[in-house]
Amino acid sequence: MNAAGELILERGYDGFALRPVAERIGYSATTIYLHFADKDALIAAVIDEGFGRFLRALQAVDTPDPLGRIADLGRAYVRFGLENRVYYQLMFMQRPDLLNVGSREHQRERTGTFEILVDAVQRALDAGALRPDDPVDYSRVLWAAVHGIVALAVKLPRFDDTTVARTTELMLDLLNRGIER
Amino acid sequence: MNAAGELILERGYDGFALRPVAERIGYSATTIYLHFADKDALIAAVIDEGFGRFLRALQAVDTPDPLGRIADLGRAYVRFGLENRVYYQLMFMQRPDLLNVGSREHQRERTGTFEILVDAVQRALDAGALRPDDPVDYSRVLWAAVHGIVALAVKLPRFDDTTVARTTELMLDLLNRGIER
DNA sequence: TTATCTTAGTGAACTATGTTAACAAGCCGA
DNA sequence: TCGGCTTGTTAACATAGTTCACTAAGATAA
Repeated sequence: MNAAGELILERGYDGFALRPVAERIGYSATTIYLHFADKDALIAAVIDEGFGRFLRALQAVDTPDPLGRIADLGRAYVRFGLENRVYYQLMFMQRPDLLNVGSREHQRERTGTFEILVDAVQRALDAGALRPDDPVDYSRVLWAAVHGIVALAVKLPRFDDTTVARTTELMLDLLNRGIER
Repeated sequence: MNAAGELILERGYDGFALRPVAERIGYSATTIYLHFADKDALIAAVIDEGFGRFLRALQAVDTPDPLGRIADLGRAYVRFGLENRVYYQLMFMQRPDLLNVGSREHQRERTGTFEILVDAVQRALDAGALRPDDPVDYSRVLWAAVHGIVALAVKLPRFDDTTVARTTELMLDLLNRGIER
């Protein structure tokens, strides 16, 4: 799985092949099939690892102020995407079709990340910081917003780090300003 | 190019191969290499066609009200992405690395789409509808916002049409409300 | 008219890929 | 000790992208 992640990073998802993985770990290509059903299963395992890290990255956000917490979750989301491009692309851009397989544990890890966001929005609602609205709707908007930034940054070189930072801050500022009561 | 677009739609980008393209148009596979340098060149040609359609879709927006025009551009963007999933994914998600090649004409078609958005924001600024800010920064935020929606909708089946519509409306409402002076 | 060049096309072949089949060696409980 | 499970292997197959050598038909120039 480590070698797979490395090789996807080095050669891109399209250029990723099993034989180089085997070569790097010093085994023959067919040995991979003793541990994973097929290429997709190996990628799915890498994705699961990514969701574990993603969940921990979001759980690390502990801003008390309700509105500030939403913004900090957005910042943590963008940071994770930029610092874990391989994981992020596999999880949300390249192979989200592999999201429906996996153990219950992994399923929960995945839904858990979105719930963190919805909870934060609900908390802000309860605190009277937001105009009343469906927290899930607003969470989807936030998700799409930060995903858009990461997705563009990961694919388009002209979205460099400072551009991403400026876009993120302006985006979160406008959204929070737009929903503030 | 038509057959290529069809086959990418039918079998997905990963399952897209040249021999079926040749078979569909009644030629041998090698004939494709008489007209395109390689597989990427064929895909690049499809992408150029997509940008032409994309530009025309945005040019068709003629809302006079400055703030309304920005929102309608966002709606047109999302609509184009959903109605042209193959083009959209190739252009912005799968192979944006093929964006730097092509004729001057095609280059201009691509930059032109973003300029339409920047112009609309500048117009709203001039009309005094926005808080003063860099129009390019705000345009990037808008772009990332609608791209995020389309990117999630195209990849995740749970983002159905009504969810997309609600998310789009809430997103545009919050962003415009956030920047309104 | 004839010789040559260009254009449009073909099938065979090479390499790389995902994947399966058949087989071998070591470990481990009965 | 023996049979089965685990962990490997090599050989092989089908499908990819791509290159090569070749053919046939027009266009063109002498």
